[in-house]
Order: sequence, then structure tokens, then C-alpha cells
Amino acid sequence: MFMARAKPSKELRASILDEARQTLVAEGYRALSMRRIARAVGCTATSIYLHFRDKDDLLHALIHEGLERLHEQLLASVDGIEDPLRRCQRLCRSYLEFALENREYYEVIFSLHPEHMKRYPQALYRRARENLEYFADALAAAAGRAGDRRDEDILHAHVIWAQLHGAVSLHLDERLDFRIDVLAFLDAAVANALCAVPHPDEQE
Amino acid sequence: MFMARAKPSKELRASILDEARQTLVAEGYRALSMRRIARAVGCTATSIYLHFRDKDDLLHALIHEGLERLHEQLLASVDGIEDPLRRCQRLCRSYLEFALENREYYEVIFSLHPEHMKRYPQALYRRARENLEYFADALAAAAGRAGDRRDEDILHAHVIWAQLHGAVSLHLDERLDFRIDVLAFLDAAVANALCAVPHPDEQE
DNA sequence: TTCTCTGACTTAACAGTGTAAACTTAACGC
DNA sequence: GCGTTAAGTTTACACTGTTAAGTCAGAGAA
Repeated sequence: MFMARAKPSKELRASILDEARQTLVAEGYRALSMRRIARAVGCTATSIYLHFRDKDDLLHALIHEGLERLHEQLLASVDGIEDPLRRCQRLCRSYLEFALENREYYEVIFSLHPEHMKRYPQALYRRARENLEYFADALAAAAGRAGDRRDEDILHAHVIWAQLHGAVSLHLDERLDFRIDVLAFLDAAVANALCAVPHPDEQE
Repeated sequence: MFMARAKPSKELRASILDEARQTLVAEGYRALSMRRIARAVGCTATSIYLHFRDKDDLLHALIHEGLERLHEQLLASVDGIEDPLRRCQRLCRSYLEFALENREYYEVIFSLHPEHMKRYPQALYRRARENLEYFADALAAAAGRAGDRRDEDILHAHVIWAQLHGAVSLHLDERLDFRIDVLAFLDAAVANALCAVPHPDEQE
């Protein structure tokens, strides 16, 4: 019979990805199973393997999407802002926002580690690296070395990222003491993350 | 027949726990399955349920152990040290050490989140809370308020924890850029974590 | 038209998971 | 010896990711 479900190939792939994203966002990573996606999209579980090597591959497609969105959001957040310190603050805020507003995405991107990650080299995380370099640029500028990004800036960017990621993770995993006010905590985390970034009037 | 495997009850429970810990440390959380533990310990998978409500319960027993060890290690690390800032530094170092030397433990304790965590209220994480309060005490002392721990100290301790946890997580999950030197990164993370802790000679 | 081939998809199956219910069996008190 | 109880086992269910083999429509060539 003629397929009432999804037209050939490319469209099925897109449907699978759509459905996966949707249930990921709605019900979290744990609810994502091949059979479930297949059921929702109207094909069998094994058909998915015609379009994705395995579950990790599918997951990586979602991760890729998520990283892309995060990247755009970060870029947008500092659009038109000149002051380097303010740029750093905006980037931090924007990162936190992304994590809080897309927590399931965030978990898949930064907390989950796919079983066979080796197979997907850092190529997929190009965007993540670019984000860090972008941040490092702002740090170089804040240090009065605009355009001259050094290794120390990359390192510094990683440290700041670690602070943000740690704060987000503790919050999302509900590991914070119940007495802690989350917003105050995140504010403090950003402040602490940027504590080594010089203010505009105190560049060396 | 007379059991050649493990004597009644309590000893089986202990064996299960031993085996679980061992394969956790040796092969990581993903290798931990009820049937596998059972096989190694010489009973059936369902027997485990006589001693632990479910897999999460077993996991929580391990988490409890791990937290206990971390707690002791932290206490030991500052034994005999007076200077508050140095105490903070030691605590940070000790935390990192624990994470690096017991990475599988660390993951289970702080990164994994058991499916039904709700059922195990923060009681189990008492030690974690105590650790933070302990740290907060050092912070209060560093601020020249020894013995007068305030909410801001607890908050500050959480922020520092977030920095350390973030750094450790990024490293353990191999998310750091390949150009980053891990030890330098961890050093920088500690430095950044403690950037708001006043030096001995500049107490307010 | 018929034949073959190809690509997309399905069916059936494997080996594994956590877990509940029902069954067995050894030990103990009476 | 009897009944009870606790400790373990067997069996089964409903899942999981994944592979190998089978189906079957459509295109191109003879």
C-alpha cells in the first residue's frame, strides 16, 4: 500500500529528529527510547537505524542542534555591547538562561555522556569550542588586549565555564541545600566566575 | 545442600555491597547491573531485593559510603591547620583529589542522579551538608568572624563548591579543550573559587 | 512487458535491563 | 512432628538497544 505515514527517507529522518527533540524536551532524556520514538513517528524502531547509526548518533544530532541554539543565543546576547566586562556578564547570564530554559537540552549536551563518545570526535563540539574562544576574546579585551587572545584567556574562559556549569548542574540536579535561594546563588556564581575580570577603569 | 556461597542474610548484604563497590570502582557505574552483581556474589538477582529495596537503594548505600569517605578525607586535610585561607585551600585541594582518585565514586555521588531520588530525602546527603557547613565555617573565620557562620557563608560555600564541581565534571567527562593542561586548569579553578576569600592580612 | 536491481522499510530475534509474584526450603519454637 | 517464618530461587513481564534476514514498491534496462 502507499505509505500513509511519512514520505521517503529524508522526511522520515526529519520526523524522527522532530519527535526525539519533542519528547526530549517534554519528558527528558530518560524517556527517549528508540521504540517510543518509532511509535510516535509511525515507523518501527529498526527504521531509525537507516537514518542514524545508533542511538548515540541520534543523540548527537540533538546535541548538535542544541549547541547551535546556544551559540546563537550567546552571540545575540552581546550584540551591540562594547564594554568587555559587560559582554562577559551578558555571556554568563545568557548561558544560565539557556540552561534554565532548556534544561533537558542542557543535560543532554553537557551532563550526559553518550556511551560511545569516542566515535564522535571534538568536531561535533566545534561550536562549544567556538563559544569558549568567543568568551576568551572578551576576556582579552577586558584585559586591555582586544584582538590579542592568548592561551591564558582560553584557560580563564574554561574556569569561568566550569563555575557556570557547576552552578547549573548543582541546581538542575537539585543538589543545592534547601535553604539556598537559587537566584541569589546563580548571581553569586556569576559574580565569582568573573571576579578576576578587570573593571573597565582598572585595566593594567 | 549447605550453602557454599555466603552465610545468612547480613553477610549476603555485605557481599553484595562489596561486589557492587568493587565493580563500580573497576568498571564504572554503567557496568553495574543487578544480575551481574548477583552472579559475582553467587546468588540470584532477585535476592538482592531482599536486602535493598531496589537498585537505587543499593546505589544510595554506595553513595553514603562515598560521602563518608569524602567527609573524612576533608576533615583530615585541614587537621592542624589554623589559617582560614589555607584551610579553604586545603579543603578545595582535598575535594579535587577525592574526585580524581575516586572518579567512579564521584560520578555516582555527584553526577548521577538516581531515578527515584525523591524517595531519599536530603537525610542521606547530611554529610554533604555538613561538608558545606564546615567549609562555611572556614569562610566565616577568613572573614574575621570565626565561630559566627552566617547565611552568606553558606551561600559562598555553595558557590565555591559549584566551581570545584564544575571543574571536576568538565574534566572527568572529558569536555575540556584538548589544548588545556588539566593541572593548570584545576589550579586556576581553585584560585578562582577562592578569589573572594580575604587573605589573612586584609580582614575587614 | 518482463527482469533485475536497489533502497526503504518491517519482522523476528538476541542479549540484556530492573523488578514483582509465586514457589521452595531450611531453621526454629512448641 | 507441626506450623511458622525468613531467605532464596524460579519464572515471568515489560522494557531496552541492536542485528540479520525478509518484504516489497519503484526505476532502469532488455
